[in-house]
Amino acid sequence: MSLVETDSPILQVAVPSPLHGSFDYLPPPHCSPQTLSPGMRVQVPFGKRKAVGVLVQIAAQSRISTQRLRPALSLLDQEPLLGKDLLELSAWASRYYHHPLGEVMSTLLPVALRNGHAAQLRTTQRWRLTEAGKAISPADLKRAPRQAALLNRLQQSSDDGLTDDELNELAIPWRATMRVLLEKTWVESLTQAAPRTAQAPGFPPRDITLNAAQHQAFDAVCAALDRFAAFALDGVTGSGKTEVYLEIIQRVIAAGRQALVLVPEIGLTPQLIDRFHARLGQAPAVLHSGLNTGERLQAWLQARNGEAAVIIGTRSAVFTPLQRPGLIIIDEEHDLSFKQQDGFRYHARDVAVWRARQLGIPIVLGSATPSFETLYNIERGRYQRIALPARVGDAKPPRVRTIDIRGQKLEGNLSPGLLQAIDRHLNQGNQVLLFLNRRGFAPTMLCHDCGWVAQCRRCDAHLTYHHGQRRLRCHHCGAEQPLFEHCPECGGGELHPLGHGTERVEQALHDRFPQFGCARIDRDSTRRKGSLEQLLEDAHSGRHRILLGTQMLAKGHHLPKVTLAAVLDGDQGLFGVDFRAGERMAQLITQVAGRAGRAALAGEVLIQTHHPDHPLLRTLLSEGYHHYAAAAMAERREAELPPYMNLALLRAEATAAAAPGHFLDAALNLAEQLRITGVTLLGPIPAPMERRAGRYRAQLLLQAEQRGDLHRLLDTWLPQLSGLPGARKVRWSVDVDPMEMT
DNA sequence: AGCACGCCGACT
DNA sequence: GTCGGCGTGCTC
Repeated sequence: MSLVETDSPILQVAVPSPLHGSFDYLPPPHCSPQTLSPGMRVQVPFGKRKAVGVLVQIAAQSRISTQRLRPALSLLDQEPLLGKDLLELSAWASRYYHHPLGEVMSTLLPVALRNGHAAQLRTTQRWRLTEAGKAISPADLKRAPRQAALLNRLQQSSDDGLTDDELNELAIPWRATMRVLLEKTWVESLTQAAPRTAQAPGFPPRDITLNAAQHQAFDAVCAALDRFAAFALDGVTGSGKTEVYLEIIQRVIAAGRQALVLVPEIGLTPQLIDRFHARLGQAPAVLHSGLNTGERLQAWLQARNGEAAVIIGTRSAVFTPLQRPGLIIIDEEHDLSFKQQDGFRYHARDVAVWRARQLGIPIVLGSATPSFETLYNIERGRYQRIALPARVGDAKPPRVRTIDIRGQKLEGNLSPGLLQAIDRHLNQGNQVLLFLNRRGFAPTMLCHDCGWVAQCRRCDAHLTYHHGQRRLRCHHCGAEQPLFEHCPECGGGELHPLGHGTERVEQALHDRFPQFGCARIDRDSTRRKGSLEQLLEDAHSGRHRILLGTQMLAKGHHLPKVTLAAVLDGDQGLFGVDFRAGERMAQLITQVAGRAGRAALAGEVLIQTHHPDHPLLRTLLSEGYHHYAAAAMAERREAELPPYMNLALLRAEATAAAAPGHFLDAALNLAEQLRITGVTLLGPIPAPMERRAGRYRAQLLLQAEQRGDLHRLLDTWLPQLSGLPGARKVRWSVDVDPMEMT
């Protein structure tokens, strides 16, 4: 071991791997220690392979013996890619969610950077004539017709020269020729940063006037622009939340700062982006899963260097680097898509609140139907509630009623009362919106001769019949097969669809109201890119008068001609296995109600149910979401459930039926030996759907009144789990603050 | 996670 | 005799 090596600083590197903690390396060859700084990426040897890691710290010595240290392969950045704030945020998130630091950091980075791609903004190249080039006459180049043509084209262009794109329009192979001209120094090439999109047409917008409540909300947030403060902006649909956001953002931009806006997965529509663009006069940087790796990298870098004043994105955008952070907004804060459901199971809303506190900036959590967690934080004085009670303009709140469907004859899941209402609204020239949270034609196929039911071979679930493709599909594992001609059990010919999905209701609506177009909006009908936009466009134009869809229809789209909204399966939330089922149904119904009667037209909302007298449903309908929430939260407190309790879930799954239970039993025993007080362990129990995609699943629930107790247990317990007998026979994971018990 | 090593069953 | 099954161990 040479002196140089032992005197070297030690690089602590977070490497993407399921192992916790960081790994120590020697500096890469030919690297002066002064150039090293935390937040830079380094390529390192890791076992038998190479990995891209993030330098988290530079230490004087290692906890590992010097012989075992290996030098890093290379430094990938000249300056830190992750600033101090994001390094700190990763460290916190890794501890809080008990997820390996290397994997946390790797999720912070856009895929391109994760793979070692240079952190460089795309540039455009321009080709421009030099003075010498301008002096040449193309006519003198008879022996080189391609050079002549290209020179001619350049001489006709402006002094700025031409871009690659413009040259490509010539439809001739110009690159080789250009190289010759470059060598002759007749042309030069310039690179410059790709310009950001120009100012939107229609900017600046006409004067915006906020109503009194909006103004109050605006003032409240603006009074806190230079410090941390969390606001719950509680506004019913149509109360003008987005306008308040935009006003505040404009103020933030004017102060030279950036705003980060998070929206649910299906809320990030072109319309929303256009609205931001038109209103703020500049295109927001957009980050969502639909982008390719290059586009994502560009948006990320533009946020990082401050070029983008507004960043708008889905869940993972919460980790976007900000040069001059000024504000965070979470729209539809209650939405489930903010919680990552696999791998690094973070909740973007909670991460965002932590980040806002860290950065000393305000955060606005907007929702017409706040999550119980947010209501609890308001109750405890952690969040300041600002309410937007009224709908803007003349819009009136809709009438909400239940339709008792007990003993009723249903036509395609539609009761006579609902059919009458639909008929009435359509004949008044209006539109109707129908919700059914079940896609496909029928959730069950039954043999009328022998009672056989089509089941998924890999899940404890029925196959759903999809009439469009005449196939049976499993909604849990994705398996599919053609529809059987005959019952495979008895050979009979009588396979009957049982129950109703959106496809079947669509058919019933078509039969019943053939003169009115019906658009079905669910994951199946919107799979193709742009098809959702097309369907909504057709709804806007009035070509479709009936809109039928799953809950993806419930959000955000302005449809002023809708006067009737109906929930076809209002019972779903009343008896769900998940303790949050009721909260979610109340949110859905409230959102749906917000979809009816947005303009001057009076709205009507109908809920089909077998339990019109259910106390929670009655509270919701007669007194509104907040009274419902108060009652349901009292039940949560009684039952020792969130938000009054802190939960963590240890999940295990395996192809062998008994393995998950055995592992979780061992884990339970271990936890009991640790004798950490304040945490109750419940289980292990099989998951609600025990077998899924060929794997048996079980879970162990941890419940603690004090978050600290829960984390104290997890801190000592989790690192020991992989050594447990049976640990290698299962796939296991922890979920801190689980949102779904499945 | 990936990737190696190592020790027992059916095969060109 | 080998090819390859997955149990076990390790990654600075």
